[in-house]
Amino acid sequence: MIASPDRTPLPRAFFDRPVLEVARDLLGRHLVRTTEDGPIELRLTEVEAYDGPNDPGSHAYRGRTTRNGVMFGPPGHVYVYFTYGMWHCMNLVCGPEGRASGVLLRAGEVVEGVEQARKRRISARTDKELAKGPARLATALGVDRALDGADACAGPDSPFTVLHGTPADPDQVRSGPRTGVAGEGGVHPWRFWISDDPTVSPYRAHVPRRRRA
DNA sequence: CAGTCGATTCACT
DNA sequence: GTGAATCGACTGA
Repeated sequence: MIASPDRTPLPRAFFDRPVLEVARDLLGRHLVRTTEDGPIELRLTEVEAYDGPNDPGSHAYRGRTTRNGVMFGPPGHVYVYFTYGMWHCMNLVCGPEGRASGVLLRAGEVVEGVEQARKRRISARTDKELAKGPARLATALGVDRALDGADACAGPDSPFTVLHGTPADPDQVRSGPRTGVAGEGGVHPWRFWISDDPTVSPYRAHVPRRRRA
């Protein structure tokens, strides 16, 4: 018998811990995206940790910029970036404040609001693909730069809330190199996922792009 | 101020 | 498996 997920919101203290600890702990939690058309809820199945200025793979590696400013702020807020000219991805900022660490949300299972997610993810063949990959996840949730800095620990008025959910069994948590991260930053096994979960995205090594004519 | 490239996805072969 | 799409941020001059 499977216990139903705990719908208690996670407090800011949850995020005010070292990023590797938070990343593992986020697996199996539920992210709720509240919109005017109703909520979309995701069970998180895959994440990656980025450890601020000490981490060559992190956007914060070279210090604070206009894009990554939110990462340097308090934990529990959402950092959204735009990439490849067409996609958005989202992170949850971790502690301690000022360290600029964060967890990239890479994949999840849509457990509520499938209809709404489908409208934004036309190309998804199955429901498992709705949030299978970081840009797909953000698209399914209707996330863009307008939501950069949103507080995920601000109560029901916030566009985001993270619920206690059903934390993944530690024996089922796997780790490996981060997807698509170039150079030295790629070596850390800071990608975490739930073993055998069908919503986890495939691993791809970083591929430098060839020059255009 | 021009050049380079990305924490990716999709269509096609 | 390969290549195109597409643009803002960052880099270095």
